[in-house]
Amino acid sequence: MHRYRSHTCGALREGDIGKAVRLSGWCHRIRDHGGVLFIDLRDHYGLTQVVADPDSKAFKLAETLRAEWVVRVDGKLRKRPAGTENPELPTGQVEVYIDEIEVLGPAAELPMPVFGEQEYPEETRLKYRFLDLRREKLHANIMLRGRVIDSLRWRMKEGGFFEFQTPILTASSPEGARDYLVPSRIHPGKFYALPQAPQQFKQLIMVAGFDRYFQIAPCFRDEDARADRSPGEFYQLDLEMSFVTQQDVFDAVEPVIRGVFEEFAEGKPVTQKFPQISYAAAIRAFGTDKPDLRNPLMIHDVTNIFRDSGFSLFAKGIAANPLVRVWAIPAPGGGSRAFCDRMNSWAQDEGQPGLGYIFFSTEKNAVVGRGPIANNLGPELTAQLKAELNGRLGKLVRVPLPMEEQSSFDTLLSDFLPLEVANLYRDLKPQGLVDGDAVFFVMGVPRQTYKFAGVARTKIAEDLGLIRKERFDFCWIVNFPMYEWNEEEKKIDFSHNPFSMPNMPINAFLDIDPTDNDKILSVIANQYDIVCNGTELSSGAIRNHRPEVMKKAFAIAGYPEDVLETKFGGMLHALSLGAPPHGGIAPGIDRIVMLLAGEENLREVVLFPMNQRAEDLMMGAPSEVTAKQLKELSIRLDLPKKN
RNA sequence: GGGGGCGUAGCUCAGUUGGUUAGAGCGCUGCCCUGUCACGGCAGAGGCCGCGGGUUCGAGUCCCGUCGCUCCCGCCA
Repeated sequence: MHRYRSHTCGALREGDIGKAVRLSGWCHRIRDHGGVLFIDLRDHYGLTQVVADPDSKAFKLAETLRAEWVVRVDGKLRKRPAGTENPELPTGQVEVYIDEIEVLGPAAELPMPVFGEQEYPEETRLKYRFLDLRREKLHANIMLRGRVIDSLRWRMKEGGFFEFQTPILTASSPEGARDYLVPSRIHPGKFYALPQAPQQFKQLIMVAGFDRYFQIAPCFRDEDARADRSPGEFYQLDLEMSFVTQQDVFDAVEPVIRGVFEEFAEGKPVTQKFPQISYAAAIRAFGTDKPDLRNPLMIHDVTNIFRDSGFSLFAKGIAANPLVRVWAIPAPGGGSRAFCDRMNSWAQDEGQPGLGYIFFSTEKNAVVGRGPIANNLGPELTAQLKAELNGRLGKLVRVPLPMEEQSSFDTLLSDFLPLEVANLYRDLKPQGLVDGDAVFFVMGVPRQTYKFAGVARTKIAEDLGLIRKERFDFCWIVNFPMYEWNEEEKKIDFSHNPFSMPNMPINAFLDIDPTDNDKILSVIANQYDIVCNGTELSSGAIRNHRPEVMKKAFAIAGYPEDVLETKFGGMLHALSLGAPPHGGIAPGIDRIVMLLAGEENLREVVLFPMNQRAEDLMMGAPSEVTAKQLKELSIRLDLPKKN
């Protein structure tokens, strides 16, 4: 018989009854009845009940076992007595009658028990991560992660992609997040950087003619954490393709993402064809560029109703500034004073002056608006508002003007919300707003107020239970602006990725007057995101593969050519020696697993995560190093003074 | 860098308008218990109430500071 086990703790069934078996595992739960003692023995594969009574020569030793001790148990498998089977365990029909026990690994008192669902402080969980990982949910999450990555790999290979490795020690890049730096011993005073993403490498792989690249790529960024953003390091399904348009990238990636979600979604519906929503339309209809399409509410522009109306707060605001808009968020089922007041005080907690509302009730067989705004607006305009909202439900949402002072944004007016998305609200309220419904208002310059409108849309839908849970709703966000106005520094910045190709003829882009901010801010980039349930899953672009376009793009953002040469010289050189048009995307693996596992926090799907301050409490990283190590690196510390 | 929330037993938490000896459940220790599977019963140990200062006759409770954790903003091409 094997030194440690003949079976795993998840293997034994009724067909094995009568066998002499040997199991090894952790004492998950011990129930000592004095005369009979049960141990749930646990390993990676499952739980098996082992039992001893005073007739067993191992009984005395069994009574001394404690939770999480690792033991080997020999015994005979028998059927449980009638009525004592446990239908919740796959092994619940049988039990091992113990002949012999060997303690393989005793355990001291535990800082946190493995058994049970109780919550523990992050600090304890991270410090004793190996204990936390024994627990069922986290253990399952990590296994899910492995299966998701396997699935992504074979799907990519099926799609003709080949997996490459790129360097971990590379050069610091000037744009983007802060780099993690690694000092060079051989070159005193110089540093490597850990890659924020293998961006340049994957482009160089395309220039090298490999055509289709992918990698489960570690990425390192020295930025502060969020619940959905790991500190320090995270993984992307990084991919790149040559000779492709944006649509080709979509056609390659969408089946992979849809496929992996369908495989692991446990029956929850997954969007079959990801709708493509323009950045501008998303901002206008949802108040965010990562809309949760499970939320059927849409924001409607009702500025015309309030212009010169009796509700002077809005009327004056509109008159004072032509950029001011009134955005309406319908709230089906929110038509009570209690709910409206609660939303209003929520808005004040968010730092807003408040959240105006009208709620509807039936009076003499007619649905009428109530509340201070309705009173000031008067019955006719209130009725018109209601009719417009109802009437619009079936219409396409017309576009937003994300930066309305830029008149050139009129060029975006050709953007509309896809019909299947625009219909979400109509499907929810085919009859429009009725008794018991409400509508909320956000007034202001959209550039400043759209985020709050988006948060309010989410809050209203959540509180009214309108979010359709238990599904994965995807969309593409397309047509991102290439540049944005940096109000603090009064300059033009890249709004996303400096490596994106502007979505216009090359010569037209090269001819742009670098002082023509209107024109510059209207440039659309060949850039796109995948959004699922309100989470940005990935970002990608058709790359800028022409050096002259790259130089122009950086010049517009205020980078002189010599800076470009220093920082991206290798890249520019490569692009000037025969570069194919190419593009790609990089879905975030941690976030994919987080969504599939139904978790709210990335730490629940990462084996050994760092805490929010980018510390590994188990390994003690980061740590001080010896004077000798520093001297070898020609580094002298100049620490900030405390107090 | 900024803001909110939380710091009471190993863990999860309660602790009233400031008022005697700070409680419960889980866990731990001991005893009892022959069919449990969140086993049950009895007993016990375990507290710088995060830390420092202040107000007060009296502070877990109020005030100030500080540290830690957490969530958010900034940041994340």
